[in-house]
Amino acid sequence: MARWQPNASERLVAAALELFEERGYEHTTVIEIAERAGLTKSTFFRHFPDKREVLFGGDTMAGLLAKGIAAAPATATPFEAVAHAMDAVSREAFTPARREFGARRRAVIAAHPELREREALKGLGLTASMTEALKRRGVPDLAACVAAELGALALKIAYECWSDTTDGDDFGEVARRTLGDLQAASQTLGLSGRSAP
Amino acid sequence: MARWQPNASERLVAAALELFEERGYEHTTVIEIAERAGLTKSTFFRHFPDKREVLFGGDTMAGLLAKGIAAAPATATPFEAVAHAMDAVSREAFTPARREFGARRRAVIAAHPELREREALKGLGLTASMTEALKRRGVPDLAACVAAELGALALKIAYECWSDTTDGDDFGEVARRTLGDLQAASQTLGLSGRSAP
DNA sequence: AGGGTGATGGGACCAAGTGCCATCACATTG
DNA sequence: CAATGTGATGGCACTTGGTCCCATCACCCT
Repeated sequence: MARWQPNASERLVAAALELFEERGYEHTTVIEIAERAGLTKSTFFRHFPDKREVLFGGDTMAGLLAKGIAAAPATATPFEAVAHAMDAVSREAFTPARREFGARRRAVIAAHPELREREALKGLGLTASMTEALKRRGVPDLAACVAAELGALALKIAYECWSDTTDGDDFGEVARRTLGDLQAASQTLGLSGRSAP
Repeated sequence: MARWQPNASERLVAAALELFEERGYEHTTVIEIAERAGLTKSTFFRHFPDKREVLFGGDTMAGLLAKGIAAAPATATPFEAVAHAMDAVSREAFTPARREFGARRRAVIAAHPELREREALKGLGLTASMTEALKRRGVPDLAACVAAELGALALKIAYECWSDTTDGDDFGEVARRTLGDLQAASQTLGLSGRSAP
């Protein structure tokens, strides 16, 4: 037994998600979240820097992606390195247990501009992290940018697909497939030529 | 002559930019911004929905991009349509007069997470707007996503290049060139093959 | 001259976020 | 067993962003 009720952070996340679903993000007070978790406002801000962050806690994604890219075989192309990172992230962060939570979280975020704003910032962080990791592999700057951008897009799309069902492929498979589809799509947008003769 | 001092919005923007440069974003109060512009807090929030938005006023970009894409020749590929939108936006929004302002604005935004967050959200808006416009041209969903994403990336990079010098190419040229470079880069990241034999 | 209109000023008010100090539960040490 | 230390929590005061409502002012129109 711990000193107080254990898992304060997780209780706060759960309380916040429930209240956001019930009353909406902007009609929910930090004090209300804390009270539902059996805590106080002070404690809330000791666990999260601000109200939005309660839904963006696990900030390990960027690091996992970077490590995954760094750990890819030296012979891997940029896209293959990104795909390698997807697998890493899938094993550590997108466990099957978080699937339903992901769907609820996503719905709440989509409904509130303030939360979408935070999500956008997190997306930039992921992109930057992947870009740096690719550059460290010797990938030229612009190529690293593009690969990271498409990797982040694949993550986003795959997250939607994955969290929308309770069964089916695990996250890694969905993400790899999505990345492949994006790669294929990017071949069809020719700048100077037409798509068909 | 107007009733009161004219150009209230612009005065607020100028005051805010100056104060953010002098004291930093978080050490500047909305009241201070308003006072420097010869106005009050009430009036500030009548012109801008929140403190961040004072640096993101001209919200015409998304519309201009969408119109530019819609106006591209029917035979244009997705990338060409995006390039067409760059030109439109260049003529209407990125006038030479705003070049120095752009550099100062960019420096302030880069220095403060809260502002970068807002910028990230604006970026999502641009991407979404371009994606929709491309879909309306009949471009398949995924292809539209990728083209819009790379278009937004090109805009971002081009904005940095363009605002970093007081002379040189106008925005449209920089953006088109950047888009071409990204297109070329995207061909070098092969998913299944290697870059060289 | 008198009323309409739109932008502004001012103040009350709520919630987010910060800082400081007291408190409590448990562990450690003598 | 008693004293002390430590880390998580509670509570309170305070600043600031942001909202609301109403009074006021400058100008236009009739």
